[in-house]
Amino acid sequence: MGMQRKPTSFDIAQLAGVSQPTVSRALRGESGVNPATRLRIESIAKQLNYRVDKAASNLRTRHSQTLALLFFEDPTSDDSLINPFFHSMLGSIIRTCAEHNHDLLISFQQLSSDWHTDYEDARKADGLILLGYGDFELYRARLKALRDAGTHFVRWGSVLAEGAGLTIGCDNRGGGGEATRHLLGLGRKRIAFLGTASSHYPEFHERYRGHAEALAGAGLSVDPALQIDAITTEDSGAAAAQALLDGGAHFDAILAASDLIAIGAMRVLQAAGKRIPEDVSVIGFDDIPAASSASPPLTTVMQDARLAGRTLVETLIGRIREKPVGPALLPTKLIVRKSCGA
Amino acid sequence: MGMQRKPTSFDIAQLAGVSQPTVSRALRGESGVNPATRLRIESIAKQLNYRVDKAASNLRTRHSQTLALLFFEDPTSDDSLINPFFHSMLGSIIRTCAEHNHDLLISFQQLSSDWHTDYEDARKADGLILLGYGDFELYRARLKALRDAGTHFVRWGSVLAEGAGLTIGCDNRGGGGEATRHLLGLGRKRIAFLGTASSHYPEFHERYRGHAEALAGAGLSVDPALQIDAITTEDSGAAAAQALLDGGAHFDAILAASDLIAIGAMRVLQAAGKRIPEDVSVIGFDDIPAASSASPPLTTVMQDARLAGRTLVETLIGRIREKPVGPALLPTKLIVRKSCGA
DNA sequence: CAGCCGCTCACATACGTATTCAGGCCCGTT
DNA sequence: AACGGGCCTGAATACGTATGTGAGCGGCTG
Repeated sequence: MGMQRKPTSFDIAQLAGVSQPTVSRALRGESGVNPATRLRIESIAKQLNYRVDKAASNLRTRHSQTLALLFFEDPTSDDSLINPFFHSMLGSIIRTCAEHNHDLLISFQQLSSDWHTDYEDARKADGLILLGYGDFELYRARLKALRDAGTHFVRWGSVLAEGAGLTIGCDNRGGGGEATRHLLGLGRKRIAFLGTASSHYPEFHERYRGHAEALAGAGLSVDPALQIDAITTEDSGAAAAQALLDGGAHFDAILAASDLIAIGAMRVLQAAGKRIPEDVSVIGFDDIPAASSASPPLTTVMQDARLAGRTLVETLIGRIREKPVGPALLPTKLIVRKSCGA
Repeated sequence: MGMQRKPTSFDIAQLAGVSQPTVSRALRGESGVNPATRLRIESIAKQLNYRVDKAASNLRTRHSQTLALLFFEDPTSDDSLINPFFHSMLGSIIRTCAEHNHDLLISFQQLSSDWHTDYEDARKADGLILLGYGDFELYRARLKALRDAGTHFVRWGSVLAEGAGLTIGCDNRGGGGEATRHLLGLGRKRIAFLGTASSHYPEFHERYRGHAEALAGAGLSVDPALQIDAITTEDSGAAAAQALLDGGAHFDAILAASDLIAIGAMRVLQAAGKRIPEDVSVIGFDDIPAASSASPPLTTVMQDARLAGRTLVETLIGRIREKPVGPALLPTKLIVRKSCGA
């Protein structure tokens, strides 16, 4: 009744009247096994509910068929919160891993030293998926360490100056530009940008660049009073909008560097009596689920989370298998909703 | 340089002038190792950036210091969406695992046969955390299989009739009752319940029970016309609200079995010209992030996601270590916001 | 001085699989 | 009939760690 030893390939072998290596070969689908033998082995294995021992298999083959997903969270957020966009990617990452018969380990990056190298050094995973940045300088140092160690990894984000690692990201610059051109097309001329333009937040920086270039393309330039720092939280977006109002500069549109920022900003603007979109058009970035149910529903630059997750996983697996894979710049798409009427 | 063989405990041993077992004992902190020797070994290990090979260690010790998180998603949702409440738990689960030096594997339940037993049978994980139900009959069958196999697992949800497994859940019945009593206290008498009352959705069933009991406690009874089925999606909530309106029954309050249902319902009600909370008071369940930023902000029965995640993990680890652990019923808390004014 | 004990350590081994190598069989060819 | 070549299988071994067992050594007791 149950609690006995788990069956091993030796047990199967004995019952099938063959040797252990034959069992291994048969169950792994290797060619060169007599079909009748294979059938017999498979049948017995199924009957005993046999599973290959992953630990033994990993030890022997020297790889684990496992990927590790590492979140680098902003250290200021003591919370368990993860960027909602990452949430959307997560499902896709999990599914794609399953499709490719890989397991997925998941973890936050700990503050502790060099823990990030553990996964591959300890042979827990064959490769790493890096999401987020956390502290930017630390992040870059860790990237360098990973490269030096020859670890396989992919990262979600913008290509960094030093070109470190296999980068998958969406076309932040293009998306920012498209959003701003859309606002210009609606006749808006005083467009505020809510989100850090610093290169320490590479995606935001790229979005800002696209924004600025679009303005320039229309013969306009960025008014420094209309660029307010914010990070990806609602509260930060609210604070930025408040600062914008307090600053007293005139504005008729907002491009937020993320949906959360936009949602926080809309709340403050509405509380201050601004009508959206009549007085202020608002566009966000990401297209998280909350965007479509905001009031008014938020126009936003969509990143295809499903494609993103799939691309990350498949690129990493390709990399592990030494196939020729490269970075990818995924397209964005402007989703027009009511927050940005004429 | 990098690409050479990873150091093993033998390498450390040779450099330290001791045997491999001594290295193993020293690094594992076992007593009975000369302090000087231990220090020497630790220093060399650090210098070589040595990590214990997890595969070998797992094979030898017969456990993996790894937990597996299995989502049973509603099979009808082809999407990568996960219940937002689970998202909130996820962070807490990850952190708690890390605190206890455990890794976390994560997966959706595949449709394929008995894949759920793989994790322990294949010795990938020492225990399982089960979230969600998917198809209820299938779920119960799998629970039974896990029990029969002697697998260690905990589940999030309501205690099932057959008492299968170590269950961690919140006090759904109490929470449902508190919400309804709050509405009654506001003078509402025609309270609709949006959410399946079927026992195939155990949490919803419990919430409904609490609701019905509270009504009974006030001398009222449930009007069947005011109970509309819905599952945890905004669209389903919207459809339920529409059905309620179409049904023509009078109602002055809604208790939704989840926040997503409530948010979807509010959208439809407002579109139909109902004022919230003046015409209809609305209460949700869960307190997902979107609840506080809904318009109007949603009154809801909070489940403490952080505590939930922590309790799941710690109970499971206790179980694995054969410590005396039991099921837990976590408290809920009514969070009053504007959707439920006087 | 014999005997004993506690402290450190080395030797040997097991965990369950995947893979290399070699051998046996059967068939067809010359 | 001898030989070569496929096809299938078994014997042996390595992966890197953790642990049971026993040995050497010094100090202490009687």
